[in-house]
Amino acid sequence: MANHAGVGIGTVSRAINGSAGISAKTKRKIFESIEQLGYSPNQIARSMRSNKYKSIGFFVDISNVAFALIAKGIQSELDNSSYTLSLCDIGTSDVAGKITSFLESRKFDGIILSTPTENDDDLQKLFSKLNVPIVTLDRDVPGLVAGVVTDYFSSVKKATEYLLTLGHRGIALVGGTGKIRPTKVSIEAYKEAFREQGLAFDEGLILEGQFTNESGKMLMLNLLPKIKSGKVSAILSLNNQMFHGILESIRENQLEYPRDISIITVEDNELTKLLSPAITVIRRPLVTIGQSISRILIKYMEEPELYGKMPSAVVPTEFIVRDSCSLCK
Amino acid sequence: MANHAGVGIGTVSRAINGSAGISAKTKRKIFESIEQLGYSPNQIARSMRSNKYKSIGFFVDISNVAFALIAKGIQSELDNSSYTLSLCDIGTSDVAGKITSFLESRKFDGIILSTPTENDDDLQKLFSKLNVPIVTLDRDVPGLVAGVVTDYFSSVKKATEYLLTLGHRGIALVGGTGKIRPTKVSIEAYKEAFREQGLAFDEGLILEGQFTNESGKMLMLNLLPKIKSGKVSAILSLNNQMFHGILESIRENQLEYPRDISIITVEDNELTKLLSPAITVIRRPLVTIGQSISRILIKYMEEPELYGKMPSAVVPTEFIVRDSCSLCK
DNA sequence: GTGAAAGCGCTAACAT
DNA sequence: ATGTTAGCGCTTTCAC
Repeated sequence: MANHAGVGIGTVSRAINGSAGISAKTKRKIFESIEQLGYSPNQIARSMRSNKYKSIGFFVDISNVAFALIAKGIQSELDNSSYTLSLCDIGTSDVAGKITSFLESRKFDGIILSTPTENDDDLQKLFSKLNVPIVTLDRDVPGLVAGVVTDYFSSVKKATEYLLTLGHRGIALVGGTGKIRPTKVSIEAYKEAFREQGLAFDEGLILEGQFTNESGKMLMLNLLPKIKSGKVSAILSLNNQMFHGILESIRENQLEYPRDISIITVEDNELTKLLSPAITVIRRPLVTIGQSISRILIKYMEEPELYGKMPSAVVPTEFIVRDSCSLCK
Repeated sequence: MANHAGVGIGTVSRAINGSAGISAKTKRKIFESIEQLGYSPNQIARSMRSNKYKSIGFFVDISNVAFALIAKGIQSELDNSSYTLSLCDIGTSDVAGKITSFLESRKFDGIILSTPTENDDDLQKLFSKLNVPIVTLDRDVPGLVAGVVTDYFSSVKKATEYLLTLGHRGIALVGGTGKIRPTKVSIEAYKEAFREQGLAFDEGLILEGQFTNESGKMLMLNLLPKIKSGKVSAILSLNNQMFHGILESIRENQLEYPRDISIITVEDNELTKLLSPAITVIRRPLVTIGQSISRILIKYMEEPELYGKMPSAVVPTEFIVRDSCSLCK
C-alpha cells in the first residue's frame, strides 16, 4: 500500500487518520491508491496500537423484547459515527460473570448497561477497574453514571389517579424486584397518588416478584382470593413479562377484564393493542431512549473529562387509556 | 508476567494455549502466577498474531422478535466454548452495506446469517471474498452453506389440510417475499395439500408482501371484499409481523375470527396464546434452532475441511390447533 | 511535510 | 522442555 502510493507507511497512517502534518496533495494520492487497491486498514492492528476499538457494547437481557427497539435507536445514532454496536446477552443470572467473559475477549470504547439488579457487588468491582465510559439505562448503580432515566413517575401517578378516579381502592402494584429504579420510582408515584387524595394505601398490595411470566402467575395466585372478595379490583403491572402471566391467570380462572378486574401495564406492544379489550398502558419511547443514551455515550467517549458531569437524559412516558379498566363496582 | 513466573514469554504462551512442549510443572507454576497477578491475555494481540478472533457474528434483522430466543440458543451452546457472540442488526434494507461495515471493523471466526432476501448479488460478492465459515438460517443463498433448515413443509401442509377439512376452499396464503426458503416451501406445501385432495387452488390467493405490519394490512385491504363475498374464508399467514397487521385489519373492519374468517399463523408467542380466541399456529422451536446452528458452525470452524460437507440440520415444526378456525359456512 | 524506526502483546519458528 | 527472536499491521516519535 505505502509503496504503491510511493510514500512511507507513517504517511499513510496520517492520511487515514486525518492527522495533522500531511499535505493535501499526498493525501489525495494516498486515497487514490486506497481506492485502487481496495485497501482497508486492519482494525485489529489499529486497536492494538491505539487502544481505540471503534466498538460499543450493549449489555442487556435480550429476553425483554423492548431492547430490540432500543438497540435500533442506538444503532441509528451510531450510523453517523464510526462505532459498531455489539449486543451482548447477559440474561438474568450470573450477570457479572457473563460480562466478565465478554470483556475478556472484546474491548469496547464505551458500554451501555441495563442490568436486572442494581446492587451487584461483583458488577461494581468489575466496572470500577474498567477505564471506559459506562452509562446505565434506567438503573441507579452506585459508582456508575446514569445515561437515560425514564420518567415512570408521572405516568404511574397518572395511572394510579385514573384508577382511583374510577373508584378503585384495592389496587395491586405488581413489579419485579423493587431494587431497580423504575420499580422504586413507580412505588413512590403510587403512594403519592393515594396520599394526595387523602387515601390510605395498603402496603400489602405492593408486590414483588421476578421479571417472568411464571412469577406474574404466582403473584396472581395470592391475589385471586382478594379479587374474588372485592378487596382488590385493579392491577397495575410494572413489567410486561409478568403481565403475560397475569393475563394467563385471569384467563385460566375464568375472570374477565375489565369486568372482574381492571388492569394496566407498562410497555406498549402488539399484544396490548390487539387484545380485546385493548390494554391501558404506560408507554416509553423505546427508539428515543436508544438514541438518547447513544448520544450521551458518544459524548463521553469523545470527551472523557465530561464523564459523569452531564445530566442524565430524562425520557418522558405516556399514559394511554384504552379499555382494560372499568368503574369499580 | 513471564519474569514473575521466572520463565520465558514463549513458555507462557505455550501454557496459555495448551500447546505441546511444556512440562506439567512449569505449566502449574505459570498458572499460579497468572492467578496471583490477575493476568489475562490481550485478545487483540492474540488475534493479530493468530488470525483467530474467538468471536462469531449473528447477522439478523432484530425487528423479528423470534431472533431473541434463537440467540439464546446460540449463546447456550457457545457457553461451553471460548467463543463470544455478537448480534449485528442488519435491518431489512442495504443489508450488504451494513454487513460490510460490520466486517470492516470486526473479524469473526464464523458467521450465522439470516437475511431478508436470498438473491442479493452484493451479499454473494461480499461473502465470496470472505474466507470464514458462514452458515445460513433458513435461507438458500447461492454459494453459502445452509446451517439450519426449518421444516415448514409438513406443518403448512397439515395446516392447509386442516382448513380444507373444515370446508374452507378460499384460503389466502400470505407471506413476505416469496424469495426466501420458508415461503417457497410453504407455497409448495399449500399447493400439494390442495392437489392431494383433488382440489384446485387459486394462484391469486397466494399473496406476497413485506415482512411488516403495514404490509399485512395492505394485503388485507385487497382481501376484504373477497372475505365479505365469501370467496375467502381463511387466511394462513407465514409471517408474524404481517399477522399483526392482519389482526388489526380484522379488528378495524369489525370482523370477528373465527366467525367471519379463520386464521392461522406461523410463530407462537404470548400474543397468539393470549388472544381470545387463541390462535392456531405453526410453531418452530427457536432455542433448538439456535443450538443446532451453533453446533454446526462450531464444527465448521474447528474442522474447516468439512465446510459445506455436512448436511443441514432439519428442525421440525409443530402445528398447534387452537380456536381461531371454524367450519366454513 | 515526510520517511524511518520503535513498539503495542502476543504466537510461531528457531535455537539450545 | 524452554528461552530467544521475528514479525503480525498499525500509530507515534523522532529525525530530517
